[in-house]
Amino acid sequence: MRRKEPDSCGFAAALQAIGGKWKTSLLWELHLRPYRFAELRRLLPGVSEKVLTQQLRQMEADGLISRRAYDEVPPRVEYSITPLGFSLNDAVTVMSAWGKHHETWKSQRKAA
Amino acid sequence: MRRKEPDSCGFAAALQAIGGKWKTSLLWELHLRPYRFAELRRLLPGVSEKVLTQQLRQMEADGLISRRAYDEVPPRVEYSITPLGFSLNDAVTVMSAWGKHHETWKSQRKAA
DNA sequence: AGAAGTACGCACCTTGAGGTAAGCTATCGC
DNA sequence: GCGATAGCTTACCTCAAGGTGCGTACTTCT
Repeated sequence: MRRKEPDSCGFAAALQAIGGKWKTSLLWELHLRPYRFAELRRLLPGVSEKVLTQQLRQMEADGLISRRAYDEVPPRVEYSITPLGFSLNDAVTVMSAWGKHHETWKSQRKAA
Repeated sequence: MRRKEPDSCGFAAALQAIGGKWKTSLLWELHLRPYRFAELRRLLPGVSEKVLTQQLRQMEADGLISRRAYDEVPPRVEYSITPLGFSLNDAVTVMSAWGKHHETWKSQRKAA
């Protein structure tokens, strides 16, 4: 989606934070427990390393998740959810419920 | 956003329905009262006629709004919200509230 | 006669998110 | 020495959403 103008409405801001292709999945996984970079990569089959880094960085900038790098060799990085991320997850859940509702509605219409 | 895979989660389905650039605004306006095509065009400065038609059609196909064409000259078409569209508007409002919350959070962080 | 309004359809172009492939630093196993 | 692993970065390419502009059938206003 392409939203630059603040759009008066806060929905645009929310989409800005969650609008990436993998962000909802990341939020969901991290809401269960912290994960390392390579673990997340394995959890989301099909994501490229570039985009994964990108979206994790954006979510960190938005305060949804936090990143801890351990100065070791080989490198180790852990991502975990923040309280703000947790609250977004709740909002997403509401939308998700509507999505399910909508899907059943669609299949019912199809049957008719 | 580009989501083709159903993604197991219903959030993708919801985004599919509301993901267009103008759909949230359309939903909001139509939740107040029905409008004609040209009225909507005036309400959303910057939207092109092509895209407006496109998004209205998609929302109609998703059952969010209904279209009534009067066989008059000059042509007259009225768009109004459906109960399903109304329920989506509620879900959007939740996300929107989070968006506002997030914006205040961001400005607070900036101040620090 | 000419302009403007109504509700579109069609052809073309731009733009940015996401995908692909390679490289990089350093260590461990064979 | 060769490859694998970890967590990235960089350069390039693709593709669909959205924007631009024109055409249309008919009428009413000036």
